[in-house]
Amino acid sequence: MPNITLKKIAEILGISVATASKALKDYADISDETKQKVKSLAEELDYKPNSFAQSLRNRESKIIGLIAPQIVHHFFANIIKGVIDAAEEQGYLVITLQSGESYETEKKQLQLLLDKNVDGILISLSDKTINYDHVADIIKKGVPVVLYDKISKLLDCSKVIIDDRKAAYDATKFLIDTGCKRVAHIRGPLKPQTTIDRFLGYKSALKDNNIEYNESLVFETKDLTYDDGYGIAEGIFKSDEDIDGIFAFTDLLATGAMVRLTELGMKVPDDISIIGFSNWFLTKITSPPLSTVDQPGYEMGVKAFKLLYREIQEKKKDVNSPKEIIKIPTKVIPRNSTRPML
Amino acid sequence: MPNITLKKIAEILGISVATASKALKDYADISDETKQKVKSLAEELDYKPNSFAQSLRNRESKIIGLIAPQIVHHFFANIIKGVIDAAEEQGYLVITLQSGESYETEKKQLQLLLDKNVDGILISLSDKTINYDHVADIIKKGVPVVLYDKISKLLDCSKVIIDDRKAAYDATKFLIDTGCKRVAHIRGPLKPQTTIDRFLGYKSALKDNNIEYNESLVFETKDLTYDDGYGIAEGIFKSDEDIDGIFAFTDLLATGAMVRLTELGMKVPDDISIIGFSNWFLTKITSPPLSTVDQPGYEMGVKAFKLLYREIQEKKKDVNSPKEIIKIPTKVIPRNSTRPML
DNA sequence: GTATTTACCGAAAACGTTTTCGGTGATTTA
DNA sequence: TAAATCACCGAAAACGTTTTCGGTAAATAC
Repeated sequence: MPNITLKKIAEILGISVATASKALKDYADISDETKQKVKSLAEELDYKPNSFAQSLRNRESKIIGLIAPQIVHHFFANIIKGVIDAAEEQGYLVITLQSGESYETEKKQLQLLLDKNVDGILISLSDKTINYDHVADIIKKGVPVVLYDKISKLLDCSKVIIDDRKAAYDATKFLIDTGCKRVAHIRGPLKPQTTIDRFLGYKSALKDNNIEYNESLVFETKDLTYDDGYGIAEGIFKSDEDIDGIFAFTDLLATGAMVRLTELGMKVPDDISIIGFSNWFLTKITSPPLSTVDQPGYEMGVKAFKLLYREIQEKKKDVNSPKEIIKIPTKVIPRNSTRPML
Repeated sequence: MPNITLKKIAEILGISVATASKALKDYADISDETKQKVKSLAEELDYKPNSFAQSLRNRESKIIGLIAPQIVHHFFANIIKGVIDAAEEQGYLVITLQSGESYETEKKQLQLLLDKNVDGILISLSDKTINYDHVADIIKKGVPVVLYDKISKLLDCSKVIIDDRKAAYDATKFLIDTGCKRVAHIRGPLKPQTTIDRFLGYKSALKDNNIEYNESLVFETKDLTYDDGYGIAEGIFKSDEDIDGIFAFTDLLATGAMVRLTELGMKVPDDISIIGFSNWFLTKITSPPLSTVDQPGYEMGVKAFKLLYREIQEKKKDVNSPKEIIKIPTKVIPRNSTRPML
C-alpha cells in the first residue's frame, strides 16, 4: 500500500503540492476554502507527513539521545522515565543507550547518536571515563549536550546533579543527631565526583559537630555491590574503633553491611545505626527498613530534559545563554535502621 | 559549520556525487583509484552520511520502537536492556516509551512511533488494554510488530513470552516437594493472560500431586504492590485452612506477605513456605531470602528483537514466513523462604 | 580495420517536504 | 482610466542520498 503524500492530496484536489503544504500549516496566503478542502481530505485519507522528509528539510529530528551507565538500576530507570515523559510533552522522542560503565562504548554510542542526527544528547558519564574529549568535541560542534548525575567539572555545558555534598552532610548529621559518636563511611570508588562529594559532605558534617575525622573509619569499595557491603561489614565489625554509625555510599552497600552485621550479632540500630543513599525500593523491605537519602531520579530526568530543550530552542534562534547547573535537593528518609530523633 | 556532504567531497575531487556515493559503497564500476581517493578524503573530513536523506531514500530508519507498561521495574528494565543490546548489534537504535498501564497512552504512543517511521515495534500490552484494534491495524498495514510478555492471543503476530503455566507449575510443585500440604496462591488481577496461566499452572500442579483444588486458598490482588501482599497476609493468617505454603504471583507480593506473616509470629519457612515469581533483585536481600522463579528478562528482550529483526528483513525481501511464538524457559531458584528439598 | 566488449564515470530522477519568489487576476485608489 | 493594492496560488529549488541508465574511451576480438 503506497503511502499517502502531499503530492497525492494535491493531485486529487487539483492544486499544487506547495499549496497543500501551506494549507495544512495555515499560511495566510491560502484561502479558507482551500484550507478546508485540504485539511478534510488529509483527515479522511489519514495523511501523515513523512518524518524523514521533514527532518531532511527542517534539519531537526525531534529525537534526543540519552546515555546512561546502566538501565537496570532504580535510580537511572527513574531518570529515564522522567526524561521520556518530559520529552514526550514537547513532542520529542528518546533513543536510550547504555554505556555499561565502559568508556569505549560510551564513546561509540555518542557517535551512534550523532550519526542519527539527534537534536541533543543527555549523558551521564561512565565511572571509567577519565578523558572527556569525546564529549567536549561534540559540544564544540554545537550539539546541545546536558550532563546529568555523573558529570565532569571539566566539561562546559549545562548539568543536573544531586547536591551530593549537602546530601551526605545531612545524612551524617542525622546519624550524629540521633546519638552516634563514631560514624564510619563506606565510600565509593575513587574516581567519580559523587564519591568525592559525598565523602566531603561526611567530613564536614563531622567537623561541624566537633568530631575529629579519622581515616580508619573510611572504608573503600570498588564494585558498589551488595556483596561488597557484606564483605566490608567484616572489617567494621572487627575494627577497634567502636563504630556506632555507618553512612554508606549506596543503599545496596548499606544493605549488604546491615545483613552481615546482623548475622554477626549486632543489633541495628541500637548497636550500630546505618543510613544508605538513594532511597531505592529495596530500602522499604529490608529488616529493619533502611534509613536513607532520597535521590529524586524522576525529577532529575525532567529537569535534564528541560535544560536540553531550552538549548535546542536557543540553538535554532542562534542565541546563546549561559550554561546552567541545577542541583536537585535531597531529603533524609528516616526509617528503622537508625535511632529515632530525640 | 556547514556539514560535509557527498557533494562537497565530489567537488573537491572533481567527480560527480554519484561516483562519490558509489565509491564509498564499493560499487564494481568504480576504479580502485577513485575509490581510494574518495574513501581517504571522506575519512579525512570525517564525512558522515546524513541519516535523514538515507532514510528518505531507502525508506528505512534503522530505528525500532519499544513500548513497555513500565520502565522502573526490574523485569522490564532487563527486557529493555536486552532489546537495546541486541538492536545495537544489528545497527538499530531503540526509541523507548512507556504506557504506564494506560490504554489511551499506549494507543497514542503507537502512533507516535509510526509517525517517526520506525522500522518495527516491540510492544507489551498494558493491563488495561482490552481492545486490540490499535495493534491489529498496524499489523495489517504491514508494520513489523512483535509482542512480548503481556500479549494477546487475538493478535496475529510473533510473540515472546514466559512459559507462565509451566513456571507456575514448577513453583507449586516445588512447594509440594518440599513438604507443603496446603498451598495457597496469591494471584494477580483477572485480566492479563499471565495471571490466568500462572493460576492454571498452580492448579494442575495440585492435581498432578493429588491435592484437591480449593477455591478459598486463592487470594486475589489488584495492585501487585508490596502493600497488597502485606494486606493479603492477614487473610492467610486468619484462614482456617492450615495453609503451609504460598505461591505468589510476584516477588513483591510474596515479600509483603512474608513480612506481615513474620510480624504475626509465623516462622518462614517452617510454619509457612513462600515462593515468589520473577527473581527480582530484592529477593536476595529479604529475610529470609525469597525462593522464586527466575524470569529471564534480558534474554526475552534479545529474543524479541531478533524476531522483529527477522520480520523487518523479510519485509524488505517481500517474503512472509509464519508467525512464531517463543516461550522462554524459567527456573525455580530455591532460597530460604522454602524448606530444603528432602 | 571494423566490431564488440570492457572499464569507468555522470546526468538525472527519485524519496517528500518546506519556503521563497514571483505571478496571476481581481479589487481599490487616485 | 491608469495605477496601486490585494488575495490567492504555483514553479522551482533545496535538503542529501541512492540507483538506474546511458555514454565515452580504451581494450579486445574477429
